[in-house]
Amino acid sequence: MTRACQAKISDIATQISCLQCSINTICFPSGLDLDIRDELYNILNHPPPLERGDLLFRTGATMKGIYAVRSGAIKTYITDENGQEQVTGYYLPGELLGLGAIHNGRHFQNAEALESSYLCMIPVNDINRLSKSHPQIQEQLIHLLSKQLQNHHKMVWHLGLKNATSRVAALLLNCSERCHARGFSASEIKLNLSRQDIASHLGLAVETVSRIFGQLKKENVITFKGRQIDILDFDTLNQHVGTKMATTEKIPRI
Amino acid sequence: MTRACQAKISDIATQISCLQCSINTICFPSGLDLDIRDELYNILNHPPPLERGDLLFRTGATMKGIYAVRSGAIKTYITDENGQEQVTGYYLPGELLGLGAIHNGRHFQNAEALESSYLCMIPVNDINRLSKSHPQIQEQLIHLLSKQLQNHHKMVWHLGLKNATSRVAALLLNCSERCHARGFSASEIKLNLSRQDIASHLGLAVETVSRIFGQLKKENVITFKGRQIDILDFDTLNQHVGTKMATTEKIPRI
DNA sequence: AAATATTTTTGATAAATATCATGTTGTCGC
DNA sequence: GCGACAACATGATATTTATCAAAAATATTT
Repeated sequence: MTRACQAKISDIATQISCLQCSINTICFPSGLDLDIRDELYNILNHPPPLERGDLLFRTGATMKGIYAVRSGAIKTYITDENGQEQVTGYYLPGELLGLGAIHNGRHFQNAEALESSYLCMIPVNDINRLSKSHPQIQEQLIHLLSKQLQNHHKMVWHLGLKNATSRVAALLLNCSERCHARGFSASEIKLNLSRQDIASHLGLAVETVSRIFGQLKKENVITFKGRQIDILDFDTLNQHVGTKMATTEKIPRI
Repeated sequence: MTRACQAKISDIATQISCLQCSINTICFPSGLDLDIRDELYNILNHPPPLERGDLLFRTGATMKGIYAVRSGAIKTYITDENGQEQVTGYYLPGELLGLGAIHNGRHFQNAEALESSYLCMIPVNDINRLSKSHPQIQEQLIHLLSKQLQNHHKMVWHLGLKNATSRVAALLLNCSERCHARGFSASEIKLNLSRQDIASHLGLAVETVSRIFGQLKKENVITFKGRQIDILDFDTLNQHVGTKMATTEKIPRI
C-alpha cells in the first residue's frame, strides 16, 4: 500500500520532508557551505497552520515571500465582478506558490487552503539580502521559476483540449504525475478540489464533471470514493489527452 | 492613425526598438556600467530571419538561448500523436520566448513564425558566464520569469472561461493589452493567428470561432478584415470575460 | 491577370454540454 | 447517534458547440 497524495496536518507520516520539497534547492542548496545552510534554515518562516477555507493571500495583497506547501493542499482562484470564483491552480506538498508576484510585489490571485495545511515561507527581503552574497540562490530561483513556467505551459495545453473528458483526464494525470514526483503513489491520489472547483478550473458545469467521473468509473478507468481517486487505466486517460504526457521529469524526444 | 501591432520585417517603422523590448532590462540594465552594456550588446545574437512557417525550435530540442521577438509574430504549439497541432501561445514584438526551457535545457513546445519575423537571442552560456560577475543580470531574469508566469496565470484563467464567446473576448483583450504595453494601438490589432490557430488555442472548432467573430462584428463590438482587428467596444468584451481585466501593468487593488 | 490553393464564412444537422429539478450521500456540530 | 447542511449524483430538457457540406473570400502561384 502506497501513501496517499495528501495529508492531514496531524498525519506526520505523509508530511513531505525538506528533502522532497521542491524549494529545498533554495533552502538547502547542495553546493553551499554549512554556515550558509544554517542561515537559510534560520530565515525559513513557518506561518500559522491554515484550516480549510483559510486564505493564505488574496488578489492585490503585498507579497511577503515565497511559499512552499509542506502538507495539505492550496487552491488559487480569481474572483470575477459577480463574486464567482474561478480556480486557476492547486498546489500539493512540496510545491511552490506565489512566484508570479515577484516581479511586481503583488499577488494576482487568491490562495486558499483546501484542507488543514502547513506551509514554509521564505521572506522576499531575506532572499534579496542573501542573494547579494550568494548568487547560487538566484540560480536556483531561476531554475524553479522556469520549471513552474513549463508546468503552466502544460496547463494551457490541457485547458485547450476540446472536450470535457479530455480535460478531466489531463487533470487527473497531471495530479498523478505531480504526486509521483514527490514520492507518493501515482495511482492512488487525493484530489482535494471539490467537483465545483474542478468544474470551475476546467470551464465546465459541476454536473458535467460529476457525470464524467461516473463514466470513467463505469469504464473501469478510475475508481473513487469522494475525493480519493484510484487510477486503474493510465493508457485510456492518456488516449483522452491525445499524447503520452511529456512529464517534466522525463526529457522529451526530438 | 496609430501603428498596427505587427510588422513586416521590411517595415522598419513598426519594428520594436530595444527600448521597448521586454528583454532590454537584460540586454541593457540601466544600472550597469557602460562597458558591461557593451559586452551585453556584443553577446546579443541575431538568428537568420524567419519566414512564415519556419520553426524556431521544436519539442525536445536543446535550448540555445532566450529569444526575444523583434518583429513579426511567433506561435508555440504541441503536436499530439495524430499530428494534430494545439496552439499554446503566441508572442508579439518585445516578448520573450523559451524561458520554460531554462530548467532542463530542452524545449517543451514547437515555436513557429506566423509571418516574416526577426528575433534576438541571448545564448544561455553567455548569460551564465556574465551572471557570475554581474548578479544584476540574474535579478532581471527572475523579474522577467515572474512576469511571464503571471501572464500564464492569466491565460489559465481565460482558458477556463465557460463559453466560447468569453474565451474569444479574453484573447482579443489580452492581445490588445499586450500591444498597448509595447507602445502600439490597443484598439487596432493584428492577430496573425489563423482562425484554426485561435480555435485550437481556445479548444473550439474553427467554425465556432468564425461565427463568434461574425457575431461580435454584427454587434459592433469589433470590426475586422482578415486578421486585422479593430476593437470598438472594450466594455462589452470585458463583460464577456466577467471582470475588468487586471493588467500586468496596473497594480491590482486589494 | 488567371488559375490554384488556402482560409474563412455560412447553413443544416448531430452531438456535447449546460441548466433545472430532485434525490442521495457525506460531513460537521452537538 | 441525530439533525442540519453541504457536496455529489442523476434524470429530463434546453442551449451551445461540433461536425459535415459547400460556398465565398483571400492569398499564392503561374
